[in-house]
Amino acid sequence: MAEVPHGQRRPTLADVAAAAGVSRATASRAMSGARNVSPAARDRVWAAVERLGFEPNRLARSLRSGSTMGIGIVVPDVAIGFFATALKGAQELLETAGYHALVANTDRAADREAAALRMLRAHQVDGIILATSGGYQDIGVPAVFFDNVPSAPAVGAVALRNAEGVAQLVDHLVRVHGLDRIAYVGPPAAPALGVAPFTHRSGRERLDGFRAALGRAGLPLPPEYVRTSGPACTEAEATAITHELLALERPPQAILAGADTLAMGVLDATRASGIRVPEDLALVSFDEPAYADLIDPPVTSLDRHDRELGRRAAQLLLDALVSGNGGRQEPEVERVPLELLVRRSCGCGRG
Amino acid sequence: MAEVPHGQRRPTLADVAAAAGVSRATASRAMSGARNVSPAARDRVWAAVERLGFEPNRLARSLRSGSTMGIGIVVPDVAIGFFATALKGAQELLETAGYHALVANTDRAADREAAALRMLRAHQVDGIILATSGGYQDIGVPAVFFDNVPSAPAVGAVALRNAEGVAQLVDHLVRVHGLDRIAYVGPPAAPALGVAPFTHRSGRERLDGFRAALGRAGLPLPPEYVRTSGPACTEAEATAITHELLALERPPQAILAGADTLAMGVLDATRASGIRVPEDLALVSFDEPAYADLIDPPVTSLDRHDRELGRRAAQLLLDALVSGNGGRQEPEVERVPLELLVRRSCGCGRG
DNA sequence: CTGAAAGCGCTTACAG
DNA sequence: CTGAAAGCGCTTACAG
Repeated sequence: MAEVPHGQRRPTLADVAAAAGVSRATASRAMSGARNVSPAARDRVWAAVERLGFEPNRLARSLRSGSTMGIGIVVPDVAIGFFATALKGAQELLETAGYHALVANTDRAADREAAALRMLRAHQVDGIILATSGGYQDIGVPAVFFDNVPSAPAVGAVALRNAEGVAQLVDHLVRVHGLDRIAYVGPPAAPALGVAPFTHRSGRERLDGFRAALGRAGLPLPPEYVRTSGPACTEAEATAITHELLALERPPQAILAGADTLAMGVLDATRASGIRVPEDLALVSFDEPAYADLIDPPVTSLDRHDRELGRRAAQLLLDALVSGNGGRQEPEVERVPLELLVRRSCGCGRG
Repeated sequence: MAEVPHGQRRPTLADVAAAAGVSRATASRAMSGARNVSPAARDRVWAAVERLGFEPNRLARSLRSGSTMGIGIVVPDVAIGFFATALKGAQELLETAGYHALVANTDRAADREAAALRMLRAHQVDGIILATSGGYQDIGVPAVFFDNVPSAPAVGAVALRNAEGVAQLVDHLVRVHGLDRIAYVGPPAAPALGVAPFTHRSGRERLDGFRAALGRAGLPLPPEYVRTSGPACTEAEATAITHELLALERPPQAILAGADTLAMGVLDATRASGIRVPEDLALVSFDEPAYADLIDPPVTSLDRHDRELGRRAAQLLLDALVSGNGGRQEPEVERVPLELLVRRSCGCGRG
C-alpha cells in the first residue's frame, strides 16, 4: 500500500484519471468492473490506483448513487454476550454481501434508541437490524427485529421459540427431577407505559409459556411464585426477589430464571443465604450465561445459537433489500428453536 | 416526528428552505446555530424542519465540510467482555463530544484488521481507536491504541501496567500463601513472523514482569514453568498446557494465567484431572473473567477498569483532534493501574 | 442579515 | 469504447 502521510491530500478519482490518462468517467467505470472499458485503459487505471494508494471516497459515492451499503445494527448492550455474538453473526453475513455495519448501543433506554435511529437515518443506512428497547421509530428503511417480536411495521423478525424453551426447562424439572413447586423470575412481561406494544414481547411469551407448561403438567402456581424484574434485568433485582421467595412459608423447590443475569442474581442470593444449589433449590436459566460450565454449579439452560440468530436476521434484511420489499407486505417472523443444555444446577449429575 | 413512509423521497435542505421561504444558505445557517440569521428566519426554518421531519444528510454535509465526525473503533472480538466494555466507554465519550463510532471486528486476523482500516479510510473517519491484532496500517488519521502499546506512528496509547499487575499477583501468592513453585501460562510474548513489532507487546510485558517478580522474590524459575499460547489465547491451549504442567516431576503449586480465557482453560484441566483449586493448585488470572464471583472457585484476578480505559483512549484521541496534532509529535502513552481482586482461587477464604 | 454560486468526490445517463 | 456534463445534498466564502 502506498504511503498516506497525515495531513496530505488524499488522491481522488481525478488524480487517478489524470495519472492513467483517461477521464474520470472511464476511471470510475474501470474500477467498478464495467465491461465497456478497453483492457488497456483498465490496466492503466488499476496501475494508477495501486501507485497512488487510491481508495474511493464512500461518502461521495453513496451521495451520488443513493445507496450507502450501510446497515444499522442497534442493540441494548454490546457487553452482553448474546447481543455481541448475534451482532457478530449479522456483521459477518452483511460483510460477505458487501455491506458494512454501523453499530449503536442504547443502554436499554428508549430515548437513546430513538436518537440512534435518527443518527442512522442521517447516515442514510439502507436498512436496520435491531433488538429494541422500546424506542423504535420508522426511519423509512426496512427493519428486521431480533430478540423481540415486533407488531410494528417491519420486513421481518427472528425470534426465539420462547414458550417452547420455557416448556423444555419446566418439563425437565418436573419429569426428571419430580419437582412441583417451581417459581419464575423473569424479565418484565408487560410493556412499560408509553412504550411501543412489541416491547418485552419475549418476556411476555416466556411468562405465558411458563404458566402454560405448569398447567399442562397439572401443577399449581401460587401467584407469589411469579416474579418479574424491571427492564434492565439486573442481578440485584433477582437477588432481592430470590430472598423474598426463600422467605415464603412454602418456598419453591426450583427457580426458572428468564434471563442469564437473573440466574446469576438468584445464585448470588443462594450464596448469601447458605442455600445449596441444586440440593436445596434447583435452578434453570432460559439464557446461557457466559462460562456456564465453570460457574458453581454449572447452570442448566438453553442454547439460543446466538450467532446463527444474528445471521438469520441479516439474511432476512438482505432478502428484503434485494427484493425491494420496503416492509409493505406481511412481516416474516422466523422462530429459532432452543436446545436444552443439561448441567448440574437442575440436580442432574455432572454433565 | 413526522411520518417517513418507505420509498418516499426524504425532505432535503431545499425543501426546508422552500417551506420556510428562505434560501438554502440561510436554512443551513439557521440550523447550524450561526448568529447571523434573523430570529424570524430562524423560527420559520425550525418550524419547517419540525413539520417535514427533516434530518440533514450527513453524507452530503461531511463531503462538503471535510469532516465526518466519525471515529473508527477496531477490536479483535466484541464478544469478549473487555473489548465490549472498553468499546462502550469510548463510544460514550465520543458521543458526548458529538462524534459517532464505526465499529469493526477483526476476529484477531491481521488481514481483516487491514481491511477494516481501509474501510474506515473509505468512510473518511476523523480518527481511529484500536486494539490491534497486528494488521495496523496508517490511514492518514490520528490513531490511539489500547490493550497493546504501539511502536507504530500514533498520537497515543493507553495501556495497562502489565508488569506491575503481574507483580501484584505473584507477590500475593508468595507473601500471603508462601508458595514458591509458580508457573506462568500467558499470551504470546514474541511477535509472530511478519507482524508489526508492537503486536503482543502486552504479552511480552506480562511475561517479563513475571520473571522480574520471581527474581525479586528470590524464587527459581524452571524453564518448563513458562508457557505461552498462540495469539488466539484459547481455553483449549491452556487446558493442554496445564495437563503438561501437572504431569511434570515437580508440578507447580500455582499457575498465573496471563489472560482470562487461559485461566478458564486451566480450570477446565483441573476439573478433568480431579485436581482441587486452590487446595492442590492455586490459580490467579491477569484478566478478570466474566462472572468471576460465580465461577468455581471464584478467581483471584486484576480489575482493569475496562470502561475507564476506553474512555481514556477516546479522550486521548479527542485531544489530538482538537489540537490538530496529526501524530507528528511523540505519542503519549498512558498507563492505567490495575487493582488486585482477591477471591478464593489463590487460596484465600471467602472474599 | 441574506442569497447566488461554487464545490466536496463521486456516478451515470447522454452523445459521440 | 470514451468523455463532457449534470447532479447527489449539503456548506461556505463572497458580494451585497
